[in-house]
Order: sequence, then C-alpha cells, then structure tokens
Amino acid sequence: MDNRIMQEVDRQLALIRRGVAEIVPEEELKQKLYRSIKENKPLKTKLGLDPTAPDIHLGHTVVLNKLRQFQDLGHEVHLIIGDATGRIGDPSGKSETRKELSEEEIRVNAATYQEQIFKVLDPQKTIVHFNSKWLMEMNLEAVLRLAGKYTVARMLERDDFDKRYKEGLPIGVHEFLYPLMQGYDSVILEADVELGGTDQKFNLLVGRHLLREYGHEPQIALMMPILEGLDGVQKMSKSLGNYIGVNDDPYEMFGKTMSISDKLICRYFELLTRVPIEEIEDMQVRMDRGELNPRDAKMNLAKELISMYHDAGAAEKAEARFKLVYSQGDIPQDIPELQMKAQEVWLPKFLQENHMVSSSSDGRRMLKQGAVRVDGEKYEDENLQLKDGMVVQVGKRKFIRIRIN
RNA sequence: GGAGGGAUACCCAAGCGGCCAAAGGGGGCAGACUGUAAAUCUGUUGGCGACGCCUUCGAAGGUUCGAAUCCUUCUCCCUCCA
Repeated sequence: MDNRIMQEVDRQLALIRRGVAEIVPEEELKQKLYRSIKENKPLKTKLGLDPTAPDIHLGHTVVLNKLRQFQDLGHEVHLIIGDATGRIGDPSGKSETRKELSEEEIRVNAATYQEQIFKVLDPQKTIVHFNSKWLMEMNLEAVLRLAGKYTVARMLERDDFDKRYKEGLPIGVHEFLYPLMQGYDSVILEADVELGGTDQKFNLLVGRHLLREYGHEPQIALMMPILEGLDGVQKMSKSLGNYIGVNDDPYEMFGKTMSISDKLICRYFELLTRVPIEEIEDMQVRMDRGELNPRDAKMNLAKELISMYHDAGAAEKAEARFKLVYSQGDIPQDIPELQMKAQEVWLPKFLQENHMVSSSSDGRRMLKQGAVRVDGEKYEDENLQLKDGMVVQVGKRKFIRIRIN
C-alpha cells in the first residue's frame, strides 16, 4: 500500500470519526477511502429524508454536518427525498394514520427542506433524488422479489418493531416494506456510505444487506448520535418543543442555547459546530477546574451557532441584547409594539389576544402567580390603564410595548 | 371464527350512581434561589368578564331527579383458543 495514500486515509478517517456513534464496519470504510483516494473517485454518501416534516432543527443538522464534512473531503452527497413513502402515508406511531400527502405538498415541502438544508450542505456538491422515480415504477414481481430478500424474524429484530410487537401495539404489514424501500434506494444508487441517526441503524443495515443481495458492494452504515433537546433528556424534536430551529432568529437562538443544561455544552460544540475537538476538550477541562464559567462557554456556543445560521454581526447583537435583558434585568429595546387607543383593558383577555397566554383563565393564573409585570414592576390587578410606551411582560421572555395613537 | 379483558385530561394511572372539572405521579407553566444551567422549595395545570355557568372520562343512543360510573349498539386495542 502506498504510504502517502494511507496518510490521507488516516487523516480523513480521523475527521470522519468525530462525534459519530458507530461505523459499521469501520475497516471497510477504510478500504473504501483508500480506493477512493487512489482512484480519485469520490465516495457516494447517502441520506434519506422524510418529506412530511419540512422544519429543520439542530438535531437534524448533526447528520447534515457530517455530510458536509464528507463534501469538504471531496466526496459526493446524495439526498433522497422519500416522496414515495410520503405518498403512501406511513402509519407508524400508534394512534393516528399519518395522512397521505399530495404531490404538490411534497414538492413544496421538498423545496422548503432544501432551502434549509443548504444552510449546511454545499448545493454545488449535492445531488437530490426523489425515490418515487424508481420505487413507483416497480411492478409486483419486483416488489415481491425485494420482499423475499428479508425475513419476518429479522424484521422483528428492529427495536421499534420489537417493542411494538411485545407491547401488543399494531404493526401494519406494509410497514415491513419501508426499511426495504429505503434499502432499495441504496441499491439503485450503489451507495458507499449511508448516514443516519442511531435510530436508523436497522434500516441502514437492511440497506447493507440488500446491496449484497443485489450483487453490489455493501454500503457502510455511519450512525450519528441523537441530539438531546434543550431539556437535556429527551431527543430534540419539534413536537416536544425542545428544539432550536435553523430558521430561528438570532435572539431566539441565543436564548434557547443559554437554557440548555451544562452537561450538554461540549456535546453541542462537538456535534453542531466545527470548533476543533482539541479546543472543546480543553474547554471541558477548564470548566471542570472551575476556570471557565459554563455560562460563558454557553455564550460562545450561542455565538458560534448564530454565526453559522446567520452571521457574526447578528451573533454580537444577540449577545448584547441578552446581556442587557438577563444580566442587567432591563427590558429589551426591540420588542413587538402594539398600537392601541388609550383605554383600560381587562388583562386576562388582553394577554390572550396578544398571544402571551393561552386563554383568559391562563391569564388569570399568571396574574395570581405574580408572573405579570408592567414596566418591570409586578402587577396583580386584573385591569390596566394603557399608557404610551408602557411595557407589559409575562414570565421571563414575553414582552410587548404599548403605543397609543 | 369463538371466549374473555380494556379505552379516563399532555403522558402514566385511580375512581365504578350524587361529596368528580375528576386522587396520585410524571411532564409543562409560573414564583423564590440562580448563570434563562443543575438541584431544591412553593403555586398552578378545561373554558368562560367567573364564588356561578358551559364542555370534558373511546363514539352514539338509553335508564335515572342525577352517569366517568348502570344498559344497548358501534369503533379501536389486548390476551387465550382456532
């Protein structure tokens, strides 16, 4: 083996390893990298996307960052929009059948998706596919042949199937086809590496199996960890509301980042930024020794993230505003303004109408619990005489300024 | 296809004729303490200009002065048998 090539393989592998949960099998990846470098032929890396939920948050970017890294190392990225599965309507989950998406909806979702994804990926080096192109062309014979490549027992090995089966929750027969379809995408593409979260392990391995069955070289499965959300326990997800969206405005990003638990700081740095791993380790050491206040590390993290999804200027502004509001307890300057007539309002209703509480009952509760402030002072009366420039606040972060016209 | 069991608020889970807007726990929200961290303590957690009214206990009917609780039908799920 050529020594210079081996050095390059090791360099790439070291970078690729950062943050990954598992590479199956790593030895094969090494071989593929070797060949790729030797023959100057980029690896085909693949990621499947579900077009039903077009809002991307930082949890999704863990995998995207890894893909970006592959791009920077000169490899190819293939995104598969799973429009075929979306059209059929995947019923996984327990209670509700997921609604079937129209072609139009999928097209719109896919476009929104791409717009956000390219905040991380390099559009020039990304190839987008729609899997309906080949999946919807399959006839029954081809489907049966595909289905015959796998057994029910092996399907039941998959964690969530296994769990649902043991707990007696329903599993649609066609759900067994989804992993196969995803794997078939890899067959069509002849993928070298498929990326996904650790929750995708089974699917990625099915893809590996299928490539072999169809007479191709099996793909490498590269799993990234599932990112914990702001609460530090559950995975980041939109439905749990513990996420930072790539489209969140800078200030929101800053605030949300500041609310993560300390033990997540370095993990976020590792999985979400390009800060060198040595720096991150050093940071951890200094925090453990008490030389670095975790709060300051978090501020740096927030700025780093905002620089990635907005720009450095926005990061500075967000930090300044944060310090003003929270470190000094001031009221921020750029809060939403509301044009009103000079009048007395009934606060529960007023707060509800301005989306600061969910109902007038909720508004009363907040008032009773001392969560409402007017011009920075606790306010407990249900009625309020509006004045120009008055600032009404609920909780720590909901503000509104009154303008009398 | 047959025989049993189950469905309660965001989740888990009590309640089995009035005292039930529904125990308890988790989660959420708010307050105190802080670094919008963790831990802890406290309050709160259907709606309504409200010490009263309205809607809610899988769905629809029925019995009753009165139903989450009893009856009928339906839907979904589970267990055992085939």
